Amino acid sequence: MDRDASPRYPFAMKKGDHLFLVDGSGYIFRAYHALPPLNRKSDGLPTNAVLGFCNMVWKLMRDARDTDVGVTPTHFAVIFDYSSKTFRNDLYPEYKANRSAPPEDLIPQFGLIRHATRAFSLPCVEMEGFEADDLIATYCRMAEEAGADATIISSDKDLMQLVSPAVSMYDPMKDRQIGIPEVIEKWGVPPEKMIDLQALTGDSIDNIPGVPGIGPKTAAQLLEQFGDLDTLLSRAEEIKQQKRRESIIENADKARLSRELVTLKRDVPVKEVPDDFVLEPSNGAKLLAFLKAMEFTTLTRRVAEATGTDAAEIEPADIPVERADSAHGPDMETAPAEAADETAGAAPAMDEGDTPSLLAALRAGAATAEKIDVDAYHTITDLQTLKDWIEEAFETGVVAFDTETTSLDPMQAELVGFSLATRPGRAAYVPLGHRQGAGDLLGGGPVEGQLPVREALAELKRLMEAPSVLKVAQNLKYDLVVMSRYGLDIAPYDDTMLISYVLDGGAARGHGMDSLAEKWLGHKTIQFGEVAGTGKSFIGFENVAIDKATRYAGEDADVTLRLWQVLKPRLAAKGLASVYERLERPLVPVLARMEQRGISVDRQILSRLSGELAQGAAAIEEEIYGLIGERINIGSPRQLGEILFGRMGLPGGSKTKTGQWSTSAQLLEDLAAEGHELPRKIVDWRQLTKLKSTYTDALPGYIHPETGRVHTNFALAATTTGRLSSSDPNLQNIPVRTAEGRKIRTAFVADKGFKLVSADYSQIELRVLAHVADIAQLKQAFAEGADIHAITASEMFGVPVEGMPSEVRRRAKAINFGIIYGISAFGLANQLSIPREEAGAYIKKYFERFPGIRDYIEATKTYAREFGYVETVFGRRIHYPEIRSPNPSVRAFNERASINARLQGTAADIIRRAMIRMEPALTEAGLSARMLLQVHDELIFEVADDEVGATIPVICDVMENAPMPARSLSVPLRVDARAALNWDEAH
DNA sequence: ACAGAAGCTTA
DNA sequence: GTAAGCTTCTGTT
Repeated sequence: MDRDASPRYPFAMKKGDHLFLVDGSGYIFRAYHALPPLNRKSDGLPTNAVLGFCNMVWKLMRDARDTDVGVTPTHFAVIFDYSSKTFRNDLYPEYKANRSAPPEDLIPQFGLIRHATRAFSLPCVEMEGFEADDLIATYCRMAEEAGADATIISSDKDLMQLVSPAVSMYDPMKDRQIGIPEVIEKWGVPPEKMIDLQALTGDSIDNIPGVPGIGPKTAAQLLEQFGDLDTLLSRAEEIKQQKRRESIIENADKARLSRELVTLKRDVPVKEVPDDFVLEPSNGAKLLAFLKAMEFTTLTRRVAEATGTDAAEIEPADIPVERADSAHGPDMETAPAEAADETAGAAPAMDEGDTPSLLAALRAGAATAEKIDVDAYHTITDLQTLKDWIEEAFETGVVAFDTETTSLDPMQAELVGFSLATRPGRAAYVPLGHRQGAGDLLGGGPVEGQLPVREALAELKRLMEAPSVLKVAQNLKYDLVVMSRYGLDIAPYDDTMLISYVLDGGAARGHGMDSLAEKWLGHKTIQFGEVAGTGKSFIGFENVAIDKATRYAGEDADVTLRLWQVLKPRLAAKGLASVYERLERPLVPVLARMEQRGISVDRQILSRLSGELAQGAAAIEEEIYGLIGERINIGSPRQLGEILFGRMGLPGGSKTKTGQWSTSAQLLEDLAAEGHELPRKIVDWRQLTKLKSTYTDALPGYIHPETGRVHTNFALAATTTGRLSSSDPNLQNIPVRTAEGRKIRTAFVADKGFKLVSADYSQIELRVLAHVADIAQLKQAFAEGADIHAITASEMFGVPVEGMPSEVRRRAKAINFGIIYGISAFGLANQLSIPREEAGAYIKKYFERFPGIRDYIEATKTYAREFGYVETVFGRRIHYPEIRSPNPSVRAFNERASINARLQGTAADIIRRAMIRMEPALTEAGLSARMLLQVHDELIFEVADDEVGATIPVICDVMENAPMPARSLSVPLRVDARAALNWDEAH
């Protein structure tokens, strides 16, 4: 960087200038430990280090204007560590290796302090691969070369080597200046010999070896005698004391390595130069907005007084503690307060965003401070050791755990072992059901030396149910179902998968442990397949060797605990704690119970249906073969397309994106409408074979051998919008639209003496739309219980609701649904089979009648573009990292999705709230109804015959009032509920 | 044995 | 036009 060639800056640093360099990272730790714990009142966000930092900077800046102090900064910067990995780790892998993770309540403060720095209009400087100390050393050199002075705001002895006539240090906590005399007084050597002194003494905190037996006093004395380290090492034989002499000769290499480690790098290729640090006039409003957001009342008042600002008039800043992880596309999560920063010109260096620095700060602490070593985990095979570990968990108050089983299906899984982690790197596996000799016919016997399951579980139960110990798991619902079958409950708990889901819904591809470990810890986990095999080579976890299982299971617990340390504080920091605590965490046991209960499915009905479908399909098949003259595979779209559009030459053929003939139902329907016989038969055949293969044939295979019921799996963190999903089997897509399909629902039955009750929200997403977009006509229509589609049609086409043609209403209905899906002329045209121009005209007309909806759509798009996410009424965030894509179709897709997400997501939040409230409400009412299924806007219960009458009003009441008391919708919610012997009739 | 495409089911 | 999961076919490993 040749800034000497021609001065690019009007404020080039010159003689008489004074550069202040704050050791930000050092200060964070000192302030944290020096100050009592402090939490933001509104949400418990820990802020003690932030307050200490703000007080310190404020004092420095105020003193800067106070000429009495004599030292007036003209340039000012705050320097941070970028990550724990630096060039020193290449030199010496153990460097700082024994640093433990920062305390949990310090972690969110790393990011906040960077925000604080910017609120003070000060530059934040950091650089990958270098410590803050190296940057400080480099800037001190630059200042000295420019003839300026520098003051380092720190008391770290590692920085004392920089002290010179032009450079001094200042300890803000003790209000003490450190110059050359102070260094000599404290260490007995002048600053330039500090490097040699540290090389001899080492540093246990940073894991710098030094020479054993040499402390600061001895080192100073030796340096006094020999002058410098090299001379000392070359003439070590002259040392009189035998032990000292031997130690120095023996450890000369260690001393030289230590010297390399402690020598600060004064030529870091920095991006910013001191000229960039010219002290700007402070921006009182921006600073106050930050202080108010932190709820620092005293400091806010002081700053307001000093700057002559009325604090009451300033809105607290929206502090995103960090930005979205934006590997793809531009950085999004930039709140207004931050965006203003850019124009304030506070930190020219920060235009690359603070994401990496923040992630790094987090990783630096909790995650990579102690490396993940899968060989370090313990295997517990005796009761006393297990008791010791459990005791340890009681002491720490937090334990991560994971179960290892024989199956992915928690209702079938048998426990094989479990693992615990009490702190990062400290994990143990307790094998219980490992077997050996799987190859022989008997399936092998148990491995010797494992704890008896009963004894181990009795101990574990004590821990799992202890109110004083927080249990942390990844996808806790699985473990909850398994453990429940062994008689264990788990509470209280946290779930790292759900925390990630709340933090990064839409931004991350998945919330599985493997991807979370990679993302947050930079660690590649052992794959399950590597341990237990895949496909044909799958052996089941019970047949995995115990040492291998220990590495795998121990890692699971260790990683889970570390993830929790990294992720949990971020919830409060981003204002998402209540989403997690109210919409996610409490739903886990509710869903676990629903899954465990399962639903009765009548085998006979399915079997009979299957036969009927087979007959029907076979008959159609013959007709098809007759029409085309050969026996092709009708299930092959490729062969079908070849026949239809190739050989038979039917019109209207279109190609899919892979260049194949499209044989979609829509297209075949159109052909059938033109009078072609074959397409109709293909559509009919497909319907029958679909029903048979997906439902009547597959469902009986899911009937549990012991319970005789079907237990679906509800996924809490699978969708972007907050909806649940159901799988194995999916009970959220059981047919309902056709009469044939509905027969399958008759196989879902209540037990003898019970009824199935289905309760579903009427038009919930349209009601949410009416509320959030605040549309008077729609709100009124819902308040009056009117037909919403008819009202829409009436408004649009000027047709009275009375005697309205069904086609008119149908079109209005399609438009209403279109709005929810983020309408496009293309989509509406497809849905209604009308030209795109006509669809466009409808949409135009609709927006003329409901301008509020157009405004709502535009506002949502603008918001999503600005922040990269949208929020539901209950505060759930759904990220759209690609919404600013330069590709118009990608962008349009993200816009539609974000419009839909607010509505679908809010509806999902509402039914989640209802589900969480439901069981206590039923219990309070003395009712025994059991919730079995959720299908997005519908809940299905099994209710004793004699309780049906009393239960339905309770269910409806809970569902209709689910938004309360958190939110009150300006539109009433309506629920329809019915009881019957099977799902078809109840629906 | 696995992955992607096509197609179909639901809200 | 939104959000999911499952089955079959097809081609690749």
